[in-house]
Amino acid sequence: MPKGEINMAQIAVMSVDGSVKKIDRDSEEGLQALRKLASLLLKDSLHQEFKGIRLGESVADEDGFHVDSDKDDQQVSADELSALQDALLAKAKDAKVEFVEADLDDALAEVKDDPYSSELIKEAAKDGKVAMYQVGDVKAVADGDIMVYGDAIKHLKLLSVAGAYWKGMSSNPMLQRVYGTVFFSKDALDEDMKKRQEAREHDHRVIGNQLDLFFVDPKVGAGLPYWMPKGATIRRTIERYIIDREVADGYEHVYTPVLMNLDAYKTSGHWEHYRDDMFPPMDMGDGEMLEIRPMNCPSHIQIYKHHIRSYRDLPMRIAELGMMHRYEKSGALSGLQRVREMTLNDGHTFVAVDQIRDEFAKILNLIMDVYKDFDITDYSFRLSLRDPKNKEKYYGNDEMWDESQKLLKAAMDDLNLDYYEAEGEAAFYGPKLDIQTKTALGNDETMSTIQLDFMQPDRFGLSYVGKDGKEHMPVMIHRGIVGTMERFVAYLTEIYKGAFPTWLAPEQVHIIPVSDEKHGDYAKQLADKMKAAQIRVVVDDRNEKMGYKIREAQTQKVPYTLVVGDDEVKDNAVSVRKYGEEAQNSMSQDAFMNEILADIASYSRKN
RNA sequence: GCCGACUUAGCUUAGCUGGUAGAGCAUCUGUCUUGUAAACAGAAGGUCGGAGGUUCGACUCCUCUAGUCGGCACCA
Repeated sequence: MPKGEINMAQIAVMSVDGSVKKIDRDSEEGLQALRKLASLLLKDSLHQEFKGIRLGESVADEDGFHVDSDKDDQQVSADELSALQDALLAKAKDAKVEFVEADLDDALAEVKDDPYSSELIKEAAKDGKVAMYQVGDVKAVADGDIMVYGDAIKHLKLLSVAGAYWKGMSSNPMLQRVYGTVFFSKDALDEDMKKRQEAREHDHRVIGNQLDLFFVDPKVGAGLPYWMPKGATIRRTIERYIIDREVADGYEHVYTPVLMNLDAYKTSGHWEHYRDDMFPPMDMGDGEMLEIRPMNCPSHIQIYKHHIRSYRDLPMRIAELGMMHRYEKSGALSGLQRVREMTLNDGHTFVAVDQIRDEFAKILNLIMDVYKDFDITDYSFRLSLRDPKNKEKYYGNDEMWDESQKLLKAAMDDLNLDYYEAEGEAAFYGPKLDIQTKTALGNDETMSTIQLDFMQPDRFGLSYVGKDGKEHMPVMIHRGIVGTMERFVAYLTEIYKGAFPTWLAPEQVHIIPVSDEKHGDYAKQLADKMKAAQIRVVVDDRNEKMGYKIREAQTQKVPYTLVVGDDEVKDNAVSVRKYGEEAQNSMSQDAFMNEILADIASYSRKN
């Protein structure tokens, strides 16, 4: 039995005060302590393999662990990972963590050529002392529990190197980050590797290519996606759905120009606070400056302002599938997830202050209903607040922010929903509730959002006539339900792994005549009947073997494949094969029509 | 934007230390006329991301540039 394990089920773990306790190996804490030790062993290995290397943070998190480092001559390269991994595993066998309570001056003297370690030590020091874990030749600030013995580290893999800013600030130098993962058992490691592989198979960029949904061609512009017919069909289906939903919910859908006089964006505050993300204005040569819009709010404000509004008009809900352009940094672009041209399922509700809570709840209800229709279940609520240390990034005064943030929290508490707060994530004009989802590769992204805005109504001088006959200022609630069409389709592609539910599938039915000559007419008549019922159907009458066509229907993830031959023609029937199933089911045409129409009508719901 | 890796036919890709490119799928043309995951044969398709440079000679080495990917930063 390895000495690191008290018994098979427990490990010794040291805490930041140097005390040692036994905890369950198969607990979250156990895994965390394992990763923490792995990160320090990696530090020690880097220190050994690369003379004069400076060491940044070593972090254990839910994905594994990573260590930042910096070296003058050459960077740690991906080719060196396996050597580094061997060194680490060799060290692990006899590794034992020692607790050191060092004098600050002594600790600093030891790392005098390493500004990163020095800074970490200084930050952690208390009363001239600093608590550290020593692993091999490396001492690191004690932060979090750590497994004491290294002999349990056998199933470890260094995964990749990447750049990362020191302290996460882009104004700081960039260090090299080595990522790794480690588990107590080979099975767990294998499973983790499989999960990472599986995640890549869900990637919308891979599937988008396989299913011919969209493309981005650098020759015609990075971040400017082209929607192929199949992708366009998915998008159009969602657009029709969401417009109908919103109209039913009291929204008035509009169309507004993608170009607008730059002055409007000066008034809105975008020019001041959002310019870096905007395309440069077009100088028309006669004094007019046009801007391609990065957001739709100023456009909808024009709709509001076009008439005198009364309290009777409120809440006034303006919505649009608004195309916008943002100059995203080249390194941020990614398939349909981050693009430079996007169409937002945008909406702006103009309300009186006392209507905020009800409207907020109404919007959130709409979002939750829509999520059910799309079977979106994995999300979290993020209350995005102003960064109190960085107020110049935002428009407005403390009072407005305090009030709107308080209102938003109260609205969330009313609804009794779990949420977490994130400072610095607010829009420049106000706080927001973001609904966060994860991409296939595990990156966090905002899907839906509800934002409070006291600023733009003020800056644009919006008003309505109250019961008292006097002018009042409305509040704007910005909201996106399915977010941008680009990101939403990317997300759905990933969660469905390209196997779109029937209502969204670009091709819902493939009809395969056994012999085109003998059964082609029957197939085409059947297809016409389905088309008349708005079903998206393709008769595969190419000169190919049946098996070939079946295979293609499966690889293209078509929900229903119908084979029609002598038997079917005789009985006015179809042989039905569903995507992902091998079983075939023979039924009458009418029975099939009923089945597929019911399927389509149920959206993606799993009832 | 930053760090690193990568970029060969529509797609997926082979091409060791320099001697001007091969394959599978898709496409087209024939033959075959098909009962639940790939019929057979032939043809066509590449200025090896772009621009410079080194060299007798560059897909291969160097520089610059664009894009993609993994991260970071930023964000719907």
